[in-house]
Amino acid sequence: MSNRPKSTPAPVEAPRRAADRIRDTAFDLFYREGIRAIGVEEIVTRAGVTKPSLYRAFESKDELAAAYLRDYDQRFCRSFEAPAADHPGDPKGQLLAYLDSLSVRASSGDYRGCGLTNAVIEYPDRDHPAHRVAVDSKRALRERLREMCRDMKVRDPDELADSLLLLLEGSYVSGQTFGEGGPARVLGAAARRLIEASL
Amino acid sequence: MSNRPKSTPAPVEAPRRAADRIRDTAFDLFYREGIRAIGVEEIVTRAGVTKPSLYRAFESKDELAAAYLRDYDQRFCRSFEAPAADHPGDPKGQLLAYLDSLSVRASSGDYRGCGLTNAVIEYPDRDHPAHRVAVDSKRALRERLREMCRDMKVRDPDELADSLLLLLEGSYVSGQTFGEGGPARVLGAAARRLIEASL
DNA sequence: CAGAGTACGTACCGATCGGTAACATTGTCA
DNA sequence: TGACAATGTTACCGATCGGTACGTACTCTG
Repeated sequence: MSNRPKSTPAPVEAPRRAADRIRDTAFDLFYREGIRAIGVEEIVTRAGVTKPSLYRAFESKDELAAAYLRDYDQRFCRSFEAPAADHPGDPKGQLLAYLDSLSVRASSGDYRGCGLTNAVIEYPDRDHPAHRVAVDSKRALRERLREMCRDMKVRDPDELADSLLLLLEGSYVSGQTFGEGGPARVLGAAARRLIEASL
Repeated sequence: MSNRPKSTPAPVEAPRRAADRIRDTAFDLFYREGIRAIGVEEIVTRAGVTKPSLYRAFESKDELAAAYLRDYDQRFCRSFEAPAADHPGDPKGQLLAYLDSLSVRASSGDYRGCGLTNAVIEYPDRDHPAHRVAVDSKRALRERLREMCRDMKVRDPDELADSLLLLLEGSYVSGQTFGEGGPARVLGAAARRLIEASL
C-alpha cells in the first residue's frame, strides 16, 4: 500500500496529470449535459485544475470536444466488439448480443444515447471538428455492420446493415425521449425479425 | 395594389407583425442551426426587428424555443396525416406513404432531421420547456402509431408501432450523419418487412 | 384634432463565453 | 544543487450571451 516499487510511476488513485483529469471530466460533462451546454470554466473547476492547463493540452474547446468524441468512439468500439468473445465466428450472435444489451440500457431511465450521434446534432456544420470525428465513427460503424451482415450470408447484406443501423440509431435517440419503457425495448425482437426476413 | 379596401387589414406581402416575423425566422434558424447555436440577437436581426419586440411576444428565449417546437409539431402532424387523403381507411398505406417520402428526404443532402428529436438532444433536462414540448409530441406520435398498427390487425400492434418508431427516429438522425445515400434509403423496405412479419 | 393605446426602436445592463499573458510553485532527475 | 518540465495563480481580454428601462412613432377613436 504505502511502499510501492519505484517502477510503478503512479498509484491508480493518485491525482493523475491535469490533461487526463480534464479529459475524463470533459467526457462525463459533455456526454451527460451536451457539449454546447458546458463551458470550459465548469470543466476545469470540476476537474480541479485551471484554464491554462486546459489550453496547454488542447488547442481549443472544439478540439477538446473532438478529443472527447475520439475517446467515446474508442469505448464504443470496445463495447460493440466485446460480445465477440462469447460468439466466436458467429456475427449474428455477436450483433444480437450487443443489441440486446443496448435494448436494456436504452429503455431504462436516465439514458443519454450515443455521444457521437448527439454531437452530430449539436454541430450540424460539416466542417466542425466534433462533427467530423462523429461522422467518421458512424461511417466506420456502417461499414462494420455491412461486413457482419455479409458474413451472415443474407440476401442483401447492405440493406440489412442499413436497416439495423436505423434501429440502432433509433434506439439511441428514443432512449432519451421516452426513458423507462421506451420503444427501444423491442430492439432485439425487431432486429431478429429483419434478419429472419433476409435469410 | 395601392388603394386596398379598409376591410383588408394587411396585404399578404406587407411586413407582418414583429411577433410573426420573429416566429418564422426563429423557426428557420433554430431548425437549421440548432437552438443553442442561435442567439436572440441573430434572430431579431434576420427578422428585421429588435430585441424588445422579441421579449414583448415571448417570455424568454426558452419560451421562444418552446413556441418553435409547437409550430414544428403542428407542421409535422400535417405532413404525417397528409397521405390519409390518398389512403382512406388504409392505415398501412398511409403510414408507408409517409415513410416513403421521409426515406427520400432523409437520404438526400442537407437534411436536418426532426426538430423535435434534435431539441430533446440539445436540452436533456426534462424540466426545460423545449424538452417538454418535444417529448409530449413524441409521446403523441407513439400513441398514433399504436392506433394505426391496431387498425392494421397485426399480431402485436404495440411492438410493431415501437419498431417502426425506431426506424423513423433512426432515419431522422442518420439522415444528418450520412447525408446523400444514407441508411434511410432502406426505410420503406425495412418497414414493409416488419409489417409483413407481424401479420 | 386631442388623446389613448399599441407597436416598435435606441441604448444599455450584468454575466458569461472562449481564450491568454505573466509569473510563481512544485516535483523529478541528473 | 541545479536545470527542466509540468502545473497552479492571478488577472485580464474582447465578444457575445440573454434580458430590460425608456423614449418615440403610428393609428384608431371620440
